[in-house]
Amino acid sequence: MVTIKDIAKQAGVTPSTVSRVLNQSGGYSDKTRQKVLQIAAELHYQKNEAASNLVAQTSNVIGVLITNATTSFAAPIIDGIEDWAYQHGIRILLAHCGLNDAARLKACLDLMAGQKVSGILSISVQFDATNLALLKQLGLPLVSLGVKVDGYPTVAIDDEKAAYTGTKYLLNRGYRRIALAAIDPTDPQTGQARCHGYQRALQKTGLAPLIIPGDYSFQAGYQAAKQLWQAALPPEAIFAASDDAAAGIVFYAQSQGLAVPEQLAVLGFDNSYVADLVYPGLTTVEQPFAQMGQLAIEALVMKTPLPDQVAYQIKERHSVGWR
Amino acid sequence: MVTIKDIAKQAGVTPSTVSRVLNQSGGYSDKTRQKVLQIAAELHYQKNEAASNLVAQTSNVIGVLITNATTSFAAPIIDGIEDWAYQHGIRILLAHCGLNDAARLKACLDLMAGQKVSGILSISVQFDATNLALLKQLGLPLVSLGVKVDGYPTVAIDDEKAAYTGTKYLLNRGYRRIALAAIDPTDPQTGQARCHGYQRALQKTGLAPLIIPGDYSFQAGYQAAKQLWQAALPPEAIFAASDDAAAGIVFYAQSQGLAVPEQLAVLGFDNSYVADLVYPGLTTVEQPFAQMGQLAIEALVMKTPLPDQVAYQIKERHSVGWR
DNA sequence: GCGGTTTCAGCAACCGCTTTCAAAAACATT
DNA sequence: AATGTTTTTGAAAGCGGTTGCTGAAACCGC
Repeated sequence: MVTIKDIAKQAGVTPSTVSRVLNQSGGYSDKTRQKVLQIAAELHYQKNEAASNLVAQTSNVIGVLITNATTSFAAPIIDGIEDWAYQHGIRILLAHCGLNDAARLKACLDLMAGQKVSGILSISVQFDATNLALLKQLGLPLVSLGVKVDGYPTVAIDDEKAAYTGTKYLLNRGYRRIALAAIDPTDPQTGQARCHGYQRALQKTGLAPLIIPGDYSFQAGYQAAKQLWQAALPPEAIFAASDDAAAGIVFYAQSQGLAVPEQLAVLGFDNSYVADLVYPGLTTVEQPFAQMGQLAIEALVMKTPLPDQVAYQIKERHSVGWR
Repeated sequence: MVTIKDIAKQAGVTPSTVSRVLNQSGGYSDKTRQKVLQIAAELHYQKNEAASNLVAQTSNVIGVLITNATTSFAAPIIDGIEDWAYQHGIRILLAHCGLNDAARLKACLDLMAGQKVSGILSISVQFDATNLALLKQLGLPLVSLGVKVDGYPTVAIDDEKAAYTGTKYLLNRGYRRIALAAIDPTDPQTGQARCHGYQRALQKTGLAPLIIPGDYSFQAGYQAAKQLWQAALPPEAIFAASDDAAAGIVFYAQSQGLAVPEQLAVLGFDNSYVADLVYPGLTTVEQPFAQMGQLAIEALVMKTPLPDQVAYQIKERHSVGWR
């Protein structure tokens, strides 16, 4: 284990000087700088972050909190975060806090505190009151992605408006009986906002809203489609709460020999990975996940202000046609 | 910031004692233990891992090296790792090293060394000679997932055998003209092994192998299908190198109005997330990713021996029929 | 109640790096 | 050449735990 002492000895200076050179904190001559740097390189010096963090009382590590990785949108966000972090010498401590698992979330928070992370990025994590209080007490900066966390900045699209736009898009294309599927209307954030946007778009037309609740999953989409299709008057288009759900709907359609979009149009949400995978490719409301991740980490680390809302747009593929 | 000193003062003992109690390293009475623990809880004591790691010269953090998260199989592996880690008080430092990006891999290794991680888990990361040497020099234990890293334990399925089994499965079902698609035969590990397995299975039958190279991606699958279908004698079945590629093949089939599996059978590889998403559901050679992740981290942390090979199996859905 | 053993707790050094303060060296000014 | 100013370097304390060593206290059998 080579330490700054070793370098100091070889260079004929004191550890203080080595430290100053290595941190570029000024107060050394060009000559010593060169010598120190050279010897450090020769010796393959590797700074002990623990020691450094100890005196700094912080670290260049940020904690990333996710519910779990196997959600279609987590991966691109993580990629976005990671790339930015790499370019800025920031490290990422990953922790899964599960879905609404207060105990595990607390454990994660403790972990972050113990590791003296310099900030936390939470991806779609809902904070209960206790953990929110704990978080406040820790005094760590946090940026939340996708979900509003009281008292902390959030990066998210405007779900209400996005749902409105999506619904409007279907209307403009001539669809009339439009269902909203696989959404959780009890979810105070995303779910409700999207329901509202959907209803607002329909209101003007006098059409009746039709919401099939669900948990955004493939299964939820599949079940919703099944249920809708067995009704007396099936919808012409289904606005899915996620691309996964949209895939479920398409799957159902395929299994019934229904042509998409001719007999049933499907509009997805997310523009995730799966949108390209299913046939036909999903027309979907895009959330720029990677970019959101970058934005979030940048705001967290640089303390730059966050845009109020992230731009979304409709990514057109082939699951919606004209009617 | 509450430290063991604060606890010590309140409890009327010295920091040493507090430390011993907190670490359960023995040498204290039941009375002091209770008092210390109680006060620690009252004060919301949070151990400073940096300080602890400094003296221990190690940490309960393990580094997880991935190329990037947006690969269909990375997520379940990470989930598997994370769950195990959580249960064992291990933390995860995540780093992306890109695909064959030696500079970035080196940066990751440096990072791991600096953070004094207790071990490294690399997921499908190929080590070049220089970085391999660096790794050896660091002296850190490593377990590799999916790819063989010279001198370190690996958890992976037997690709040769798996490909053999998959091909055999198709043969048994009556398919004769079987192509292997979207595979990289120059990849010394996985790719080659699978090609061999495929060829070995065909050899006995006297059938001619037909390999369409590719990079395991959806696009590669799509292109391969296209190419194969435009040939004079299209195959009856395609064995895809990944589920992503299989999805691409199915996508192509759908776009051409080819029924799967009636007109074209598709066998996937991985049993990833997407196998359930496309229609028809993919029959595929399953790799138990989450389990592999757990196995790997367990081997890394507990230094338990690794099974030579992980069990794979064919997960039947509906993209392969009978002929 | 006494020597001997075991248990419990304190002292102090240390992990590797950073940073303040003071001293020394280099340089500039008259 | 003497003084003042700035730059460069060193000494030392400390970040918050951990741990070997030592002494004190508690417990043991006789």
